[in-house]
Amino acid sequence: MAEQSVQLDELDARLVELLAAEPRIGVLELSRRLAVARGTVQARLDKLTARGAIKGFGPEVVPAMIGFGVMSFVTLEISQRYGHDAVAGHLAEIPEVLEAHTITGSGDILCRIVARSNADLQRVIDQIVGYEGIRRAHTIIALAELIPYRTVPLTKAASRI
Amino acid sequence: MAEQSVQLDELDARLVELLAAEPRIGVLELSRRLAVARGTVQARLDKLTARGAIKGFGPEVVPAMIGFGVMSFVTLEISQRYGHDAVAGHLAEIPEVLEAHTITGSGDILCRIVARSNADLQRVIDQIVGYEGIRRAHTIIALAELIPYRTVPLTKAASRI
DNA sequence: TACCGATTGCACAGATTGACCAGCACTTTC
DNA sequence: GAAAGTGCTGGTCAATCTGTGCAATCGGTA
Repeated sequence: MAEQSVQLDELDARLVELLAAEPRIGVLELSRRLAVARGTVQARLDKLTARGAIKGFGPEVVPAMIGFGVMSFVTLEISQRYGHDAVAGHLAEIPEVLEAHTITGSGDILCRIVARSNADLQRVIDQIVGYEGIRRAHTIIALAELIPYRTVPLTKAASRI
Repeated sequence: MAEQSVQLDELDARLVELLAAEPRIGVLELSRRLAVARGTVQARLDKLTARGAIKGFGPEVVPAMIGFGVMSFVTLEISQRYGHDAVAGHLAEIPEVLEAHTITGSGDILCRIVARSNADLQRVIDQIVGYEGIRRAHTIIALAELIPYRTVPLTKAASRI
């Protein structure tokens, strides 16, 4: 499924956990907290990023806090003769589309979109459906965030083999 | 909707974009690239994080690369007499549940879960459905990632007012 | 005109980084 | 059993960056 998946050990998991909790602490401080040599922390981080287990350390922008308070999941049904890629290209041009996946089941594509308001959501959906290759959209609005996106528990689970 | 949303300007957007592209470059280098004073970059970053527009700079772990190559979206239907919170508590204990939202429409909760394989996905779903408050689960498997999660385009859009 | 927030340019001490190196313990290979 | 390879440790070094404070400047506003 993945190109090459990495087997994490307990130190990797603690490293990621600590880094997730306090991202700006730096390699030296990490080595102190984990009670290992600085070189070890550097080596581990290099390994994790080189193998792709850690994609990056980008700033996590919260859409709700920059004016996009409405989040929704939209299932798209596409015309088969338009490829997924063409539709993906169309979706990629819309900034409110945060991610998109092809899926099993009754739809073809599931995407996450945000908007400034419910009225604004309509505008975005119109923009999405305006493309020929998309036959119809089915919209689900997210009301409350029960569990914010997280990967730390998963990391711990992965390190326990 | 949000507590207080921040109005970004063009400099904020460029800052976030640059930081997303090269997260490890540091404040000084940022100020050089953006052709502004270092203090300005620091002030902007402080403002963005203080107001909550930037949640953090945590390591972005890629589940697929640590052994969880299967991703899916699961819609849950819950028994009304069990509150959402109780169910959320149950879900929170399962590391494979990466996020969860209450939603409009035919389901009550939408969550994103990952697993090591399709067979493993069954195990996770069984674990989810094992809880009394959950009546049934409807699973959609994500096949391909057309657009990976992104916020930079949104940031740019937000800065153009 | 006077005020205010934002930005600039500058300086300082202290801390961190990247790059090394030798030593040690452990595992695999010959 | 010996040799080679790997990963971790603890240390050094110069170069760089950070956090902080300050005075001056700028643009918009009361």
